[in-house]
Amino acid sequence: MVKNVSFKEARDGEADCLNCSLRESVLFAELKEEDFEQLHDPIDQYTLPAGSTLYHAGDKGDRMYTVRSGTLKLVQYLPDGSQRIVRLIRSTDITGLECIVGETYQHDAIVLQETEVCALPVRVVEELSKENPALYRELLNRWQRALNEADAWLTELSTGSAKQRVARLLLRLVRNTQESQCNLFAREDMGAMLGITTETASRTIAEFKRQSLLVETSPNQFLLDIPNLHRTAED
Amino acid sequence: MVKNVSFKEARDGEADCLNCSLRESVLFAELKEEDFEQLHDPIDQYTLPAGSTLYHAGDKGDRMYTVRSGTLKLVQYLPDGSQRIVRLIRSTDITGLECIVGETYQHDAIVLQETEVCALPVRVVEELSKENPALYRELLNRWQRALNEADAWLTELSTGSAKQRVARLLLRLVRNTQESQCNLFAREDMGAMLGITTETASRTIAEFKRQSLLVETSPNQFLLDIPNLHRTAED
DNA sequence: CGCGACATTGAGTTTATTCAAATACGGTGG
DNA sequence: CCACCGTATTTGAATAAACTCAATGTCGCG
Repeated sequence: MVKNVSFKEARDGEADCLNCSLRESVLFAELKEEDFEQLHDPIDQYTLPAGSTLYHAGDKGDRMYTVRSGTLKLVQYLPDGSQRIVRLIRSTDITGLECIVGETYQHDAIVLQETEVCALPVRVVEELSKENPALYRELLNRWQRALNEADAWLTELSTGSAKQRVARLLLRLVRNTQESQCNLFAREDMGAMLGITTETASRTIAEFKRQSLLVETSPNQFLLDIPNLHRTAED
Repeated sequence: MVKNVSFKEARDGEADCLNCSLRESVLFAELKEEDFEQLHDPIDQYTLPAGSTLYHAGDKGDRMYTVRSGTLKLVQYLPDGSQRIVRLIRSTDITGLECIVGETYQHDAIVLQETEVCALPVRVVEELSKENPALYRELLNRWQRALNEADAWLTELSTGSAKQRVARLLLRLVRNTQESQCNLFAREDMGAMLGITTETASRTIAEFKRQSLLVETSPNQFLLDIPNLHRTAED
């Protein structure tokens, strides 16, 4: 377990949304220059180290977050203390949307790989979306995207044998990328994503390596044999 | 397998939204009388028999549905043809929200118990929500509710042993009700909800009956021993 | 009554889990 | 630079759980 770093201390500064390098893929994609002038409250930007927590389940937050780079896991806990990872949040994703409907955060959001986020105060998003049907629309889109993702995790990652689940997870990690390269998560996290034990995750990855479905090109960089992984994912 | 009934033929007539008996729990809860006057397109109402299909995954729909009574399952299929039920839709729930963001339906929506729905054309909802922040807000709420439900299915219903999952499903069926009575689904559907086989679902229910965690008071009416089911759900 | 659909049960097999041990890895301090 | 420590991963062996395939039982309906 890595120590928790308070991310308040990690504030990097104010974001320049108008000239944001991710502008076209971000919540504010459709805003015009004059809209940004309404942004009196500055958008803060943070860099969070692996192992730190962006927010906790149950917290009453007033900010949602756009991820500029890195990876977060959204975790829920069962009464017996076991954890389940319900989603991954990656570059250009938004997390913490729920606070716009007044709910507390529904998960622990924990950094897996060093992550840069922009914090968007609910108040700012609400004001802007009042005037901007496009932003409103984009909010709905984001919600639907999260829902599709949740359904896919259930259908693809929590159904079938351990081998199938691991294969599907790996394939999912390289979708929408040219590279068939990716780095893997700790086996414990894999287990928590797939609803299997750490040992089973480890055994499965080890077997994939032996079958060359997976080749470690450099430390924690894996090249995937996508066609054969597809085969493994289906039967 | 029950034959599919085209629900076009089942149209019961026009709904009277203003005087709807479910008014306070429904998407249109916050609308005022004058808003309803803008409703030039009538809201159609249908009754669907068990086994019929409300919509199919991939269809480009222009209507979402409020469920007045009954139960639907939302089903997704894996490439190998196996099915997974990702959510249940019950009284006062809305399904098919995704068509408001222009997506095709993401699931097959299949009736488990005779169901009454009102069909809300996207165009109507869009127009009303333009003028009504409350309706807009309610839409976001509904989306978030679906997302919470999806996460809960992953955390509660797809994690742990078969016994735990079945127990959690049963408990979920009587939440928000006074009665600790419920009727059960076909074992095959239970399996598809929990990510287990039909036989395992059957064996587990049979065992619960023997342990009196479950008593059949009348055909397919079961009385639950909630405290002991809670115990079973946790260890 | 008999058919068909569904539910239950059984036996054998496979798969995943548990618990324990051994190994690799990264980082720290001597 | 190396020894050492803690942590994560891998592997092993025994056990338990779930799956498969087949048979039997049950219920409702024509």
